Amino acid sequence: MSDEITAAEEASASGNFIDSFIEEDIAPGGRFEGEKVHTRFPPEPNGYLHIGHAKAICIDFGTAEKFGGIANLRMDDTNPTKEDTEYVDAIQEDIKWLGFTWDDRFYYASDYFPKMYEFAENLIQQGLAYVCELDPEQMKENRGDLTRPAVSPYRDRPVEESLDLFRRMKNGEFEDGKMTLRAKIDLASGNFNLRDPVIYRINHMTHHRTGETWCIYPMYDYAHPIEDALEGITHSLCSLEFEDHRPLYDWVINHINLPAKPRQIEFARLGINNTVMSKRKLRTLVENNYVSGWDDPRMPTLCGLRRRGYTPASIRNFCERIGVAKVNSTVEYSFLEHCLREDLNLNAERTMAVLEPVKLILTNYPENKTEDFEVENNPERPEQGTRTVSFSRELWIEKEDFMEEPVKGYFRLFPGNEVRLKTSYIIRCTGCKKDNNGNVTEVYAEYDPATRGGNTPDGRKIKGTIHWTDAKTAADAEVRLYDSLFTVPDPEAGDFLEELNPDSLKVLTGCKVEPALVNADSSKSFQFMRQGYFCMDNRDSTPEHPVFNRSVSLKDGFKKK
RNA sequence: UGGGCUGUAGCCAAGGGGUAAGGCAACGGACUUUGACUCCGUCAUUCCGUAGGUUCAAAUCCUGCCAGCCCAGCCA
Repeated sequence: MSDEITAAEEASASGNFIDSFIEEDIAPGGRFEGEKVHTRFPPEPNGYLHIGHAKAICIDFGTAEKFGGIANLRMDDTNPTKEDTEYVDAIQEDIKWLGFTWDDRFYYASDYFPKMYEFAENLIQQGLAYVCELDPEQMKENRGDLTRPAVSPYRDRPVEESLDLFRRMKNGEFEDGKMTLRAKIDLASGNFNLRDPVIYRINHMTHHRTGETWCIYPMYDYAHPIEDALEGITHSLCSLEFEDHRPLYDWVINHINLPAKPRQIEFARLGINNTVMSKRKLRTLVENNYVSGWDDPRMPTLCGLRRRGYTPASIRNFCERIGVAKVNSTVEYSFLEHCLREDLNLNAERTMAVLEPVKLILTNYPENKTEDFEVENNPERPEQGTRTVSFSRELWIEKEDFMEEPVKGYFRLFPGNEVRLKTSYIIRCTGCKKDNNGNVTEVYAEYDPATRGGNTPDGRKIKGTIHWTDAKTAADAEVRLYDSLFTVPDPEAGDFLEELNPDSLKVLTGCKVEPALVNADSSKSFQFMRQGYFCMDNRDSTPEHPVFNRSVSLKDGFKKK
């Protein structure tokens, strides 16, 4: 009892409108007084889940959790023309990855086909549905318009005739498109969804689960409320474009004898700037090989983000913090990145790494000497332990950590300047060597033996600390870099297909991917972080062939004063 | 032109009659063995889409207007 009060209080504290509705519903005198909150996430298995779905998942599962209720996972597979088991598996994997569980409450809309059929016959018998013989073109012509009502010459067909026709539809006596079952509601409604909507269509096709058993399939508007009700859903949360469908949802609930009367509540779907979120467009990218697959790191799919280095926690936190409302909103991509950084900063193991190497030679360090240093894996979390890195006369450092002629405000390596090699020594730059083209090939410096461990016993201040790897022991690894590009035009603008070319791909997905070579101080860790870079775990990684991603979301370089 | 929904800062977003939370971004500064992180400060001097009205008092209530989004699939 006290738990329920706490749940309600928490909900009200977090304060989104869905929570408020549910609170009213479960409160004394409410529509679902005393009932356990029960939600569902009902994807159609026709594509991979993307960050937009993550919002819905967090709302569906999160809301149930908040109220001490439960959530189902249901494949909304009522249209065999687009669906495939590949997606069924991927969807489950991605939701699990996000950290949500549905226990044994995993369902398919197709499991309810027999019941839906019975209910449909019942509707016909009640005089609430009829078989219509308008073909798609005629149906369109007879749809009416904003001010004119729709018409159907078959509307007043006798019940027995509709029943007979409907049964023959089911038995496969008619071709696709020949006839439909329509709900008899209101041909003059200002809401087109109520103009005698089609609730069953003929489709001679192999369904990924029911095979050839059916050749008629229920439409979403008819099927969804039934699915929800049969599962005992209390709150059917969906996106804003279904607001117009709610009257139909309620119509179905009210005219069929169902075990529950779920309430549909709509919320705004997620938009992120410079990010393609349309399933259709993402599919186009995949099918035409513009990307390597649904899990290409440039894709905003959950599996793509996973390869880009996003953590489940960061995505869940993002969804939590963007809030839930009914305004169409476009969240800035930088906010997603912020949520990632926050998580990574706290939890990621660091590894020093050099992406674009230049050799550093410590001219006063013995030729054959090698020292070991213990480095913390995560300064924020000492309990994550340390690793050993070797150090010797020749090291790799980042090209951009040296400037022969420093610009104003630069405080890393330049002739005469002191810099700390993280955890090892303070060094002073003495010069460099260049090739015929003027490119720096070697940087020279002298180390200060008194500063072992990077300490400054004399208390002198060292402004710059740079990463390095031992040239003798550093492990090479292939890296994929991705850069977020925000100076690009709106990817949604213009003709999508026309704009599609390899060069514009970065525009479409907000980032580009480039291969690069990295040498890191540790081959066991696939996560490292340094100034300006986030390099993270990647599914493609193997100990022999690690792959990192770099995010440029941190402030790169330095600020000029 | 019919129906549905929405307008609070550059971007999200609380607040539902009593004098505009928070986060992101941005900009200052401190600190720092990652130019990161962290910390401090500045960011709607009652233009909360707009015009009126009610009220001692309105972002909150009322009316009109304006703007944006969704709907005429046998998609979901």
